[in-house]
Amino acid sequence: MTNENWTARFPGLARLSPETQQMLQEKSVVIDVPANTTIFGPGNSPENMLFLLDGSVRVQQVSETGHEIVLYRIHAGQSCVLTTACLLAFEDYSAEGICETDISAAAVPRAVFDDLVAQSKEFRNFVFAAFSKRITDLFLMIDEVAFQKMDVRLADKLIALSDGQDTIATTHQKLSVELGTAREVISRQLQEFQRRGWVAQSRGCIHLIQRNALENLAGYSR
Amino acid sequence: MTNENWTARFPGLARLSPETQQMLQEKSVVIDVPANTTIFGPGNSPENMLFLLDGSVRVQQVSETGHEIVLYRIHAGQSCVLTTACLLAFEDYSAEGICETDISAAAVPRAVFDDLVAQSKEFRNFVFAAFSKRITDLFLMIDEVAFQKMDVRLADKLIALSDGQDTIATTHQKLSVELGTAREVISRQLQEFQRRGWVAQSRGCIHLIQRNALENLAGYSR
DNA sequence: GTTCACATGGTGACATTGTCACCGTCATCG
DNA sequence: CGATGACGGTGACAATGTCACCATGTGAAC
Repeated sequence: MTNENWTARFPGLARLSPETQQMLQEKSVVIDVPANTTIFGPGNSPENMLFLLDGSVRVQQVSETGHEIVLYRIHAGQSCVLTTACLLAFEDYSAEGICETDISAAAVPRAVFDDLVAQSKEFRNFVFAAFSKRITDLFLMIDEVAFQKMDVRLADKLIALSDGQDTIATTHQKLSVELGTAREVISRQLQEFQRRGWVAQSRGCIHLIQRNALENLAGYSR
Repeated sequence: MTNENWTARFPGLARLSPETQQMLQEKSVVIDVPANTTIFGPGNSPENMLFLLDGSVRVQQVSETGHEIVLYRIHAGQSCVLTTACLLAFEDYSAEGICETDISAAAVPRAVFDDLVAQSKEFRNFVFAAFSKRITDLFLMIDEVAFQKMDVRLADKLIALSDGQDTIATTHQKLSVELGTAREVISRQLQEFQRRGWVAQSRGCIHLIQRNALENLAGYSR
C-alpha cells in the first residue's frame, strides 16, 4: 500500500473533511525508522507528532530502582500524540518509546497539529478519544499490576504476544519486563505451564501447546 | 471568597482572555455537593464538566476481584474534565469519584466546553496540560505499585495525608485502599512504625511522632 | 440500661511473589 | 580454540497477600 492518502488508514481520521485530510498529508512527512530505535525518551523529545503507518512502538519505563516495565504499545493506525504531549509538558518523565519493528510514520509538526485541533471537530474527537483510551487502559493496568495473580497475567501476556501464532520468540527476561516482575518468577511460572503441558520451551522460544488452557486461565471466557 | 469570577482561581484559566472567562462564568452554574456523595461512577456519567472550586474528590476503582485502590484526587483549582471525558468515551470503565469533603464546583455544559476548546488556545493548553499531567502521574503510580516496598509507600502516604498536621483521622482499612493492599499489611507496617517510635495509634487515628523519620524512609531527601 | 450489629484492629498459619547468590549451557566472536 | 555474555535453572530467604478467627470499642435499637 502506498503512503499517499495515509489518513484514510486511520479509523479516527477518515471522518475528517477531505480538505483537512489533504492539509494533513501536505504538511506532514512520511519517515521510516529501523527496528530497535529509541524514538523518544528522557532528554530526547521529538518536535513532531507521529502517526504510525506500519509497525509498532513499545513504551516502557525504567524505575529509580532499576526495574523496567512495559506500559503500552502503539500500533499502526494509532498516534504517539499523547506520549509526545506528555514529553513536551513534563520533561522529567521517565518513559521511552522503542520501535519494535521497522516502522513507517507520518510526522506532523506541532504547529500544524495545533491548527487542526482548533479547526476540526473530528480531529479533536480523535485526539480526545486517544487520551481517554490511554487513561482508561492505564486504570486497567494499575488494577492488573496491583491485584492480578502472576499466572493469570503471564497467560494473558502470552496470548497477547502470540498474535495468533503458536510460537513466541522472546526470552524470560523480556517477559519479566512486560509484566514488571523478576526473571525467576517468569521461569517458575513457565515451568509450571510446561509441567501441565500447556507450553513447550526452547532457548529464546515458547511454543503454545494448549492455547485454550491459557486463555481459560487468563479469563478469556469473560 | 465569592464564587463569581471563579475562573481567576484556576491558574490555568487565568490566562484566558477576559471575554472567554466571562463566557465560562455566564454559561456555567456553581453547585454545592455534600461530602461522601458519589458524583460519577459506573452507570452514572455526569453531563457536565466540573471545575472544582472548593473541597476534594477522590477517584478510586473497584477491581473484578473486589479489591479497591485510590487512583488520584482532584483538588480545588483542578477539573474533573478528563475523568468525565473517559466516562463519556468508555462506558465500561470502573472508576468512581467520591466527594471527600463538601465541595463547590462550576458545572460547564459539554457544548460550551467544546466551543471553548475550539476557540481558545489557552483553554486547549489547560485541557492538554491536565491530560498530560494525569498520564504522567499514572505512569509514576504504576511504577510505585509495581516496584516500591510497602513501608516506603505507607510512609509516603502518611506524609501526604497528614497535610502538615500531626494527627491523621483514618482507619487501617482506608489506608489499605489508598495503597491497594490488605488491611493486615497496613496493621503490621504501622505496628513496626510504632515500635520504632515514629507513630502512635488510637482507634481511627494515627499520630505522627517523628515526621522526619517517615519522610526519610519515603525518600523526601531526593 | 441492655443487647445487638458492626467497625476496628490484632494474630498466626500459610501461599505467593520478590530478592539474592550461584550455577550450567549455549551462541558468538576473536 | 577459548573467552565472553546471554539465557535459563535452582535453593534459600524475605516481603507481601490471603484466610480464618478473635477481642474490643462504638453506636443504634430495644
